[in-house]
Amino acid sequence: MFAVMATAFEVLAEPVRRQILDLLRERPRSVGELTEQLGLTQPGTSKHLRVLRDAGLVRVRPEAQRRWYELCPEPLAELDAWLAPYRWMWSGRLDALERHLNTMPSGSDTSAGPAGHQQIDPESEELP
Amino acid sequence: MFAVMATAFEVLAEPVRRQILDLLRERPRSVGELTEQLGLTQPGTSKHLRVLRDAGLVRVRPEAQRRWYELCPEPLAELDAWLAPYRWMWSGRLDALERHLNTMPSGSDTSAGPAGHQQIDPESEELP
DNA sequence: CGCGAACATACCAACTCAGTAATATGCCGA
DNA sequence: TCGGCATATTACTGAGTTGGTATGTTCGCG
Repeated sequence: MFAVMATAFEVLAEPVRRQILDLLRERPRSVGELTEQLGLTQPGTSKHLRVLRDAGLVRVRPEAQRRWYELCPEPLAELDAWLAPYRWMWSGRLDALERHLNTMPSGSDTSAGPAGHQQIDPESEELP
Repeated sequence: MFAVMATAFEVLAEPVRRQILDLLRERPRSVGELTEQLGLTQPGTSKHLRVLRDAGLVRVRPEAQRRWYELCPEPLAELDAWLAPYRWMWSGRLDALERHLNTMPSGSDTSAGPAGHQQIDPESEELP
């Protein structure tokens, strides 16, 4: 019947839902507003919002027929907590200040977007 | 033919894959070792490792018949970058907010960034 | 009171994905 | 050279998800 409450990881695997959170980070929005921004149908938007609501990532505030959805970022702490033990690994060589800058918008590595392709061994497989 | 490289979000939506990374965080492991730890079949483990490899999250080092998988945490920076603008919201500690404010008052790095401003449409206002 | 706006839900088709079994490949030792 | 070990790949199946259309439901307004 009702799906078990999904983790923030599963919920955020969907790009559209991340986009919704990004939009709500700016300010609360109505369903119609989000629908237009996302380029989906209204029911599609409602369904994504339903998932986000079930995961506790957004909260709804009704006002007449309009529903204002606002961000509820606490479950994101789950993401952050899982990520914490890894964070030193890719920023470990930097001192604290640079490490912090690394987590913020800074133009040092904007070339390929956020974490594109690293120095993965190009041919880690044996060739015939 | 080749699936488009999945984002770290999509790859980590699977609990088993997060577990694999957690195991590899300790030390590199062989497929058989991971299979035993995860309680999966060997092909199942190999398929998850394949996904992780395609996403650049693990690297493989062959040694005879054995393949040693090791962590490759750089793509996790994508997660961290997306998370960054949200982090101050849930951490009730003012510590995070304080550091956040302390690192960007000069506005030197407000121009752009990997995760600073996503595709939020700035002129999204159309409410009559 | 009835109509329309705003939103939710139900239902449906297409797709993706995890798991398993069967099979293929490469490497070592006897 | 042959057999066995470690791993990869493929084919298949069943379950879950996404996005769309159609259909309610609630509320404000003329």
